[in-house]
Amino acid sequence: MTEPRFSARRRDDARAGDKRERILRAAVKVFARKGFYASRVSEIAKAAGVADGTIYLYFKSKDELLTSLFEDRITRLLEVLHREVEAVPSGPGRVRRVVELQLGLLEGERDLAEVITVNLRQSTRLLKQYATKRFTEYLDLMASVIADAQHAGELRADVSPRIVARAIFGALDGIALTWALGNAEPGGLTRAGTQLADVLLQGLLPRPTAA
Amino acid sequence: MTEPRFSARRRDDARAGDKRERILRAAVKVFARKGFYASRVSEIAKAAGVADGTIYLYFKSKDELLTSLFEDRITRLLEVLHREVEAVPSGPGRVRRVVELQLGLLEGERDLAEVITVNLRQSTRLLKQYATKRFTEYLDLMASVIADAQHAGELRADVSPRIVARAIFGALDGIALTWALGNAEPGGLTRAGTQLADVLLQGLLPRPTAA
DNA sequence: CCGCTGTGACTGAACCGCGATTCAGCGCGC
DNA sequence: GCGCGCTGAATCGCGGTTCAGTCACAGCGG
Repeated sequence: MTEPRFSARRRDDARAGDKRERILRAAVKVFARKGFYASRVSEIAKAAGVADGTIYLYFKSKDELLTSLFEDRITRLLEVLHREVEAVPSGPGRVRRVVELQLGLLEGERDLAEVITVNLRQSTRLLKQYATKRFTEYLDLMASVIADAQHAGELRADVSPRIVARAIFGALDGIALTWALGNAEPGGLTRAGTQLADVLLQGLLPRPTAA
Repeated sequence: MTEPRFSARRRDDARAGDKRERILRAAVKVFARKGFYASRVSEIAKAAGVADGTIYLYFKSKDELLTSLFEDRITRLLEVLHREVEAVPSGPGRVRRVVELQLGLLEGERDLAEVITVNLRQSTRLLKQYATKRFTEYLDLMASVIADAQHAGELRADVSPRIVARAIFGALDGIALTWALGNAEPGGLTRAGTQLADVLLQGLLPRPTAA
């Protein structure tokens, strides 16, 4: 951990946002390793290079630290997804794009992948109250991509977009989970994403005659 | 162990196995509602109709209670899956069977569905140490079903059985999760299972010419 | 220039509530 | 009367949270 502890400038460098971000980064790392409940605030503080008390200058509680973490990171993910989806013309290509993009992003941030796939479910409260909003937003995005393509006759229309969206979310989550918990071999996620997209797209093709 | 379930199981009649099972059932219910960490041992005791201390006569700790719960229930699930899979001739039908069976079983036990999908990830320790074994067993089953069918030329062979197995596990998990957290409409899981199987099987068909 | 002081970010050891676990009994069946 | 299964209030350690200080610096007056 780069610790610019030396000499002056310290005060200027360590802007509020900087320290907040440092705490968030440390939290991702620690939560990923031990899970939310098994993580001690003092460990996060140590990992961030701040005192225990400092965390409470930026977050109201340990709970709120986790909440903020999700808010921050998932919002970021959703922004990217929205933007990228719109850059691809409507159709099956969008499904592929979402699948590959999402796994590609997580591939670069193993810890985050683990926090999202594992810790998102740590607190039932979090999952039921907070996450629902973001989660729904995510499913809506996915479902509308599918519904659009169905409308255009590019994907089979005899399956519920919402069910497919859930399945895709789950499949991505499951793949990310096993990857993060396993040896996390480089390129593994990307490769898996391509294969998953292959299967899904073939599976979603319009059927010649839907008997 | 399966013991006399009927008869007037009053306090006097409460055999050891019975009480253990009662505690497990209560634990499923409470864990499902509040999550492992937010659940108090005293709540489980109350729900089971026993004293707090009694739980420690059957389980070494709260942790071990959760572990035993998984051991017990997932072993049961795996047994059913193994048996059922063998009852279906090798091929795509097996994949459908596993998918539909699994969701069908969870449909009847919403609480258990929630515990498995959510609480399985509560404790990173549990997930990393204990679950790995059962989880691998599960993935192996699924992967071998797929690999067999690929061998027989009944499913496309250009995708990794293991990746597909993970994706299927994830898809099932995601569907069960959203179902359990949502309104859990009756028949919803079964319907979702059928559709998922449809898409998967079409997606896994051998491709005319794997260019 | 230099020292003095006010300011506020940061520190970290102590506090305190909580809840898993324990264990000294209790009572029922034999 | 004895023992076994059970009870549930008391214990005790843990760890999130607090808050009395510390420290670096800026501004200011001399």
